[in-house]
Amino acid sequence: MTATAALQAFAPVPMPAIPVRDVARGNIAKFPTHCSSCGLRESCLPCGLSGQDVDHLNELVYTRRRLKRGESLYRAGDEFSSLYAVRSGFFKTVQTLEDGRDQVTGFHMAGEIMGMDGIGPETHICNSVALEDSEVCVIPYSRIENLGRDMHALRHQFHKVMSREIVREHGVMLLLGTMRAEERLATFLLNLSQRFTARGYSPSEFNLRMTREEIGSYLGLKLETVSRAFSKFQEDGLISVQQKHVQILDVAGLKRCMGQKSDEASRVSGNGMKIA
Amino acid sequence: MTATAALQAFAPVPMPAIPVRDVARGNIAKFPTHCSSCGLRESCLPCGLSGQDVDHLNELVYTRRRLKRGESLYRAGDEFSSLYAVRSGFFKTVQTLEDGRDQVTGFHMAGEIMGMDGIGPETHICNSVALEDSEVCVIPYSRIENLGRDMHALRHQFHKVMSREIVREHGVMLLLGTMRAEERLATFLLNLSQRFTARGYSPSEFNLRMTREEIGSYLGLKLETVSRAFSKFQEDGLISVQQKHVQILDVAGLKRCMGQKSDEASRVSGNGMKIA
DNA sequence: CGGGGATTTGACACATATCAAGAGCGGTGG
DNA sequence: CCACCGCTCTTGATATGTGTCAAATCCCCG
Repeated sequence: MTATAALQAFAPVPMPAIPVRDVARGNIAKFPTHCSSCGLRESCLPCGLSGQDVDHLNELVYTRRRLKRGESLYRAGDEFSSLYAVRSGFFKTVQTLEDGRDQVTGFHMAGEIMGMDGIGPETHICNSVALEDSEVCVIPYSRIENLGRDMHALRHQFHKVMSREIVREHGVMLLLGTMRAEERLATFLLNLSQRFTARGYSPSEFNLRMTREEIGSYLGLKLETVSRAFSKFQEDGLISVQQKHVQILDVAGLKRCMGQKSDEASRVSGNGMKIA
Repeated sequence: MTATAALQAFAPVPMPAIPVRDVARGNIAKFPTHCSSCGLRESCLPCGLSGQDVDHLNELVYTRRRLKRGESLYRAGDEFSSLYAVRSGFFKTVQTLEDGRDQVTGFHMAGEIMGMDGIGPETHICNSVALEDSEVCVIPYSRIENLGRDMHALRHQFHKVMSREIVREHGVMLLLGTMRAEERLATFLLNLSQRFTARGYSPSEFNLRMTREEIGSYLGLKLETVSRAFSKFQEDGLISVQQKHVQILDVAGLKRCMGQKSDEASRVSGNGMKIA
């Protein structure tokens, strides 16, 4: 922790105004909006917070911000001041290596929180880009810190959200470290399906918001490999895919794809059980 | 959040006794120990906390626990109750896939915090294993929650620690997703070197606590590939390696290894700059 | 209707996995 | 003290999955 940061830690922290950057970028919602009346309350940061905290909750989110497709919510190097909850739309976060190589570290949809990687470094370390026209709730980090003092539940909930992000990344590490191309894509599709389901969309039919290249970047594969895997799944009757439109035809088949090495793929018995 | 969890979140949380599990496993230090007098204070969770918080700090860690080499600190599925700070020794955390494949998700040395992945799921999701005789400070999570209410600085510091874990994992994702074998090993060695340095050990000479297989698991490589990369580095005069003993001879050379594709490796100019 | 990015598909290259054998090292017990 | 055993590590030969390069097609969007 830097000396400055240590000072900040003990200074009284006033409720912040809207961060200058956000105002400068325009697109601030005209009317402040509140968690308490938000349809995503149960799947977002305030998840699980009870009625008695509702009034406080409304202090959490001060503004929303709209982004057009392709626009950056924040960039690596930007000063960290707020977290962002996706209200609508779809984002990717991209981390860049000094030599120019980069990788998509996550895709984020409604109710998910972005920007937590900035708390430690006090600077955003990745870029967040809207993959379609989107809207986010701006949650000034100092609000979380302040409200967290009195709201045990919010404090705990916030810890959980960060912890889940760590767990998610463990899963990605496993995927990148141990899975083959088709397994990775199957895992990815099933994960998307599950997240869409949780938001009330169809579990079996959806439009991808990202390109093959972005999928590949996330999965540690080249776009051609992703494309081939899609084709293979279609040949095998597991999915139907046309450009960005995906329909999952055989969930069990996809699950079977996960967790098997290539030479096992052909030896799967008819009842769908893996051969031990 | 489950209903139970929501209840817990609002229930008054008493200062917990020593977790039953830790007592049952024995090896609880006889005398409670305190952060305020700990040599690792500046590199551990309390980093940056000032004098006025010292008294409170001492409530943070209740016990220590000793582990022999090979012993598990916690296992996937164990109920989550505490975080652990490495006081001495060396740990690996391993995550396992349903089909039996597993991966080392991290190596942890003095001052580093383990177990944060358990907060969200309320269950540990990976195994933590001592790679040498080690000692950890047991930090009951409820203490952090309680002390965090009054100690703004601790709350913030804890967020930072979690955030840094997220950032670390982003780095691993990049490594796994975009780097070639030798780059991965170079990155790994330089990272180790840096962490040893920060703890007052030699930056250029150290003993690996883990096997080639464990390194490979962490880096998404097979042990043979790790071994070959070690040999290659030695041939090139970048390191000297004998079994677990490693000496870094050419830091710049290792850094040059990172961030280049194989066909670039031979085209590196004499002054060590990469060819654009 | 045109243009440019996205996607698909093929042929081939190459990095790493796999399989295999042997050497080195450390601990144990006679 | 030495011999043995098991585990780790190294090294070689070969297999294979994915990357690379290239070309054609598709499709969205202006």
